[in-house]
Amino acid sequence: MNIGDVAKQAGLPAKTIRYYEDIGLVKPLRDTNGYRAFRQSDVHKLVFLGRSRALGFTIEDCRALLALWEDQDRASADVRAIAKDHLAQIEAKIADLEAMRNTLSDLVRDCAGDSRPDCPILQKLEDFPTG
Amino acid sequence: MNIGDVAKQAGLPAKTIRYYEDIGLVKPLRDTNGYRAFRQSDVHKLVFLGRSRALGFTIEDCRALLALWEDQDRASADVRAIAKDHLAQIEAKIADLEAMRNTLSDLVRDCAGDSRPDCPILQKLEDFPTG
DNA sequence: CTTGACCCTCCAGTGACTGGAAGCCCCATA
DNA sequence: TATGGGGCTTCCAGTCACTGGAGGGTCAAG
Repeated sequence: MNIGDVAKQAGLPAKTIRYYEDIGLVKPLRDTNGYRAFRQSDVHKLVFLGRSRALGFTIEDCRALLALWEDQDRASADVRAIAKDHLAQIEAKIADLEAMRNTLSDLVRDCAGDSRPDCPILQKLEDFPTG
Repeated sequence: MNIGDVAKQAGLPAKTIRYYEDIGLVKPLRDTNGYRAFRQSDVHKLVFLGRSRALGFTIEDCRALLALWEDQDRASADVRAIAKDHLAQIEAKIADLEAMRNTLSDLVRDCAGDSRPDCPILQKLEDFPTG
C-alpha cells in the first residue's frame, strides 16, 4: 500500500509516517520505483502508534509499548508501569494548568476590560508569586 | 547589576535572560568590559516576564503584555482580551488532559500488572478511537 | 503529450529554552 | 607575581515531534 492510503487508514499525515520511518518505528518495504510499500502489519503498527500518541505517550514511550506489543512473552507489569508513570505526569500537568486557570480567571474577572488604562491583570503580574 | 544577581532576583536562569535579550524582550546596557549592565527597570521587566510565563502565556503574549504594561494610555480591554484568550486555551488543554487521564486510569485499573503477557492496555490501544 | 495527483529526498523552522565549548575578566590567596 | 576559581562573553547544537517547502521523479487518465 502507498503512503497516502496508509495515511487515510491510520489517520496520520504522510509526513508523520515518513518521520516515524526515519526514527525507526516502522520499516516499510520499497517498490522498485522507490515508493514505500506498507504491509498490513505496518498499518496496524501505525494505528497503534496513533492511538498511543493520542493518549499523550511520548515517542519513546510508544517505542517501548510497541516493543512490548510485539513481544509475546512480555509481562503486563511492564506495560502497566509505563502507563502508570504517564498517568502521574498527566495528573501533574492537569494540576499545574488548574492552578493557572484559577489565577487567570480571577484576573479576568477582576478586570473591567474597558478603555481605561488601569488594569488589575497587569497590576497582579507585578505581585503574583513566580512559583 | 550583573546577570548572575539579576538571575537570582528575577528567579530566572541567566541563560534565559540572555535569550530574552536575544529576542528583544529586555535591552540591558553594557559595561566597558562587555558585561551586561541591568538597570532596576530591566529587573522589574524580567520579574514581570517570569510571572507571565509562570501563568503559561507564550513569549509573544508576554511581548504584547509588556508593551501594554509600559503604555500609560493602554485600554484594559486589550489586556483582558489576551488573558481571556489564554484562559480559553488553558481550559481546552485541561479538557484534553482530563480525557486522557480518564482513559488511561481505566486502562491502568484493568491491567493486572503481573508477569503474565495478557495486557488489556495493549489490547485497548488497538481499539481506542484516535479522536 | 500533457495534466494533475501522487511520491521521493533534503533542508529549515517551530517554542522556549538548555548544554557545552572556548575564551576573557576579576578577585583573593600563596 | 602566579594561580586558581568563579563569573562573564559568544556561538553552535540539541531538545520534542513534527511541519512546510523546494525541487524533482512517477503514474494513470484524457
